[in-house]
Formats: sequence, structure tokens, C-alpha cells
Amino acid sequence: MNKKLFALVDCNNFYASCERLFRPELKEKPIVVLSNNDGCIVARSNEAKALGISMGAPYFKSKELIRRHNVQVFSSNYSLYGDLSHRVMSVLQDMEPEVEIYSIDEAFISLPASNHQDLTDYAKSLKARVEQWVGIPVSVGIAPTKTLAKLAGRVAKKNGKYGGVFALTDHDELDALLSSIDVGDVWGIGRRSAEKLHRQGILNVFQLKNANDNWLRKNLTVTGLRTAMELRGTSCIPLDSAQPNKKAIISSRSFGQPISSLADLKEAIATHVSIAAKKLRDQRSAAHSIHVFIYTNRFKEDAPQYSGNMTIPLPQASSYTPTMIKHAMQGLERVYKPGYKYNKAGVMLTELVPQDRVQRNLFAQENRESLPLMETVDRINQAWGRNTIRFAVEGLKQSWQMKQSHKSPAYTTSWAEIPVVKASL
DNA sequence: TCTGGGGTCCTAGGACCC
DNA sequence: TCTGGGGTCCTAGGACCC
Repeated sequence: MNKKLFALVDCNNFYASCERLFRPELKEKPIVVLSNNDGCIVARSNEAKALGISMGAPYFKSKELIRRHNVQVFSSNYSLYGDLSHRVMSVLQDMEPEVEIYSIDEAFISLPASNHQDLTDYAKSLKARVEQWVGIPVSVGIAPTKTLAKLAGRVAKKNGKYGGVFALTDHDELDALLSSIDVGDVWGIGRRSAEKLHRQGILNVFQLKNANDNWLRKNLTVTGLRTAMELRGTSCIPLDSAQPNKKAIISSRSFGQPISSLADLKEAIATHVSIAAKKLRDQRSAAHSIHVFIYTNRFKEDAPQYSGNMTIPLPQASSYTPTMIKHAMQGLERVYKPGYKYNKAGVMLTELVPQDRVQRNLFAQENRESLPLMETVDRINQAWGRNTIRFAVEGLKQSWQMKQSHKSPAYTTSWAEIPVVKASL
């Protein structure tokens, strides 16, 4: 039988590893990487984890701990992480025909079934090549289903004795292992489902695997039942190596400081439309509607709260930034209320259709749209930097721009920031 | 003082139709 | 006083992922 297995390749502490790649003196030193706006901690090196710095926690709450242990802090640098991710994935795709890029730091690979030793040896060679060619450490988990491969990857990463590779092929071992892991650590079981399972007395993964199907279906919907099936070794989630077009495109940000004026919000919304429309054109789609939203800071419970949002249908699907900005501005004017301190704004483009199949609307005003113009703008910005040409409504000062106090250089994507190596005689 | 962003899938419930 | 049943479509919101 030519059975297939799944391998999950997962970059270790990805963002922290990226930063360290160009700062080798930080090897074995604690590092954290912050979310946009320097808000939360989104990545930690092992040393930082060992200090008890928690994932996803607000930065300011850990500041004292970070200062005390001299932890290196980085603002997120997505052009660097994106580029290194691409390099890792290229190595995998060179070695394997069927690769699903699951996230910026993870990929599933389809492997033919084989004995434990061969699988482990192969995974180790894969891991070694990524580390040698790109410089990013990875872990590999192998199993008959994606859900089990995720668990195997977790074991590979957590237990040093496996050398970063773990294959779940022995069934006796499997059940003992599953009994030692909390249901909340399973891929697809989030906080809410874990609470439900706990209330039902289903605490560990072995119990989830053997839970009653009807109960699962009723309480955790088909997705919960599917997860249980996968734990039993029945593959329900196939490898999907195609990168389908997105069905929705979002651009949003918290502001570096709260803003109140309609003028500032207009700049921010226009900027988000511009970013989202570029992504839309990149996948050769057009959008039928634009959703605009603005929020006050929900964490400031004593301040007046307001959240305004509106979906604006377009007369005909568009990817032409000026048209989209125009409609978004009208939507913003309708949801804007003065007197609030806004903290976040954004847009979501939905009802996406292929650009070459846009239905022309006889009565639409948008008959002056020029896609060649947008293509030219995109090309210039590609060559000279993202903000070389932009729309006046996006503003010049952009006083609402996010905070990035600890950002590292774009080492690999900007000529101006490329590392300089000096040799001395 | 300071709390991320982008995406998918599923379901319940309302609107509407015959 | 009595007040159907079945179907589709759409949307908002929840839950999950990294």
C-alpha cells in the first residue's frame, strides 16, 4: 500500500531566529519581537521563554522583567521575515513536489509512508539543509494526519532528545503521548472549545480522540468531529498546495496615538484602501464591496466607547484605488462621530471577483477607471519603494502612524540597509 | 502611558418565497 | 379562537488559526 504521511516543518521561534541571523552575537541571548505598534509580544527565543515572558502579553506588562534580564527587544520587521520565509519555503519546494505553505513559518509536506528510521533520517536531512542554506532552525513532525503531525512537531520541538525530528508511527507510544497533552494544545481546539471539553471531563488528547461522535458534532460542530477523526488517524484535512486567491482582503492598524478628527481618519482610511487595493490587484481580483471600520480603545473602559462600521457596495467591482477611496470616504463620513478618541481604523474588501470577469454596470459613474495607470503606479512603487507614489488624501504627515521603536534594518530587501562586512588585514 | 493584524470556516437566525 | 411547512439565501457573529 502506498500510504501517504504528512510532515510539518515549523521554524523555531521564527521572528526571533530571523533577528538573530544578522546579529549572531545574540545567539543564546533572550530576544523578544513585538507586534505592530510595539503592542504585544509575538515571538520569544527559548531563553526569553525560560524567563517566563508570556506569548501575546502586552509589552508594557513585561517591560520590567525584560529590562532586568537585559532581553533584546525588536519591533516587527515583516519585510525581513517575509523574505526569509520565502527562502525557507523555496528549499522545501526544491526537495519535495507537494508542499503546502501553511503560514509564514510553517509548511506541510506529503511524504510516502516508510519505516520509522528512514522517515526520521530524511526529515533530518531536510532540516539540515534549511539550516545550512537559510540559517533558520526548524522542527519536523511526521504522522498520518495533519493534526497528528502538528502534535508530533510539538514533541520534536519540546524534547531536545529527539534532535528536532519526531515521527508518530508507533501506536502504543501514541496513546501514552496523547494522554499527557491537554486538549487545548490540539490544532483546531481553541480556548472556547477547550473549556467545553474540560466541563465535559475531557481533559487530555487521548480522551478527545475517544470522545463520543454525536456529542462532538453537537457541541463542537463538524470541525470538532473532524479533529477527533484526525487524532484517530483518519486523514480529513488534505494537503492543499494550491495558493487560492483570497476571498477577503483586510488592511487595518492601531494608531501610534489616539486621533479624533475626521481629517486624520480620512488619511488613515485612504492609506488602508490603497494598501488593500494593491493586494487586490496583485491577485488580479476586483472587489464588489468595501467595509470601513473605526474603533475607540476598548481597553480604556472609562473612556467613551464607539465602534462605527459600514459596508459600502460598489456599483461595479473595482480595483481602481481612486474609485475605492472615494466610496470609502463617503462611508467614513457616515459612521464618523466627533468627540471620540479613535484607536484603530481599517478596511476590508469583500465579494472579490476575477478582474477579467468584471460585470460592467451600464449606469455606473466609474467609467474612467484606468488599470494601466494603477499598474504603472504599482511598478514604480515596486522599484523605488512602497510610498514613492501615493494619493494626496493619504496625507504626508500621517501623525497616526504606528510606533516602531526597536525596528531592525531590512537587511535582505533594501539596498540602503544591506549589512556591510568589513575585512581587516 | 503602553493591549497586533490578516485570514477562513461554520452556524443561527432573519427575510423571503411558494 | 384558530395562525403551515419547507426551502433558499444572506448576514452577523463566533471560533479558530498563525
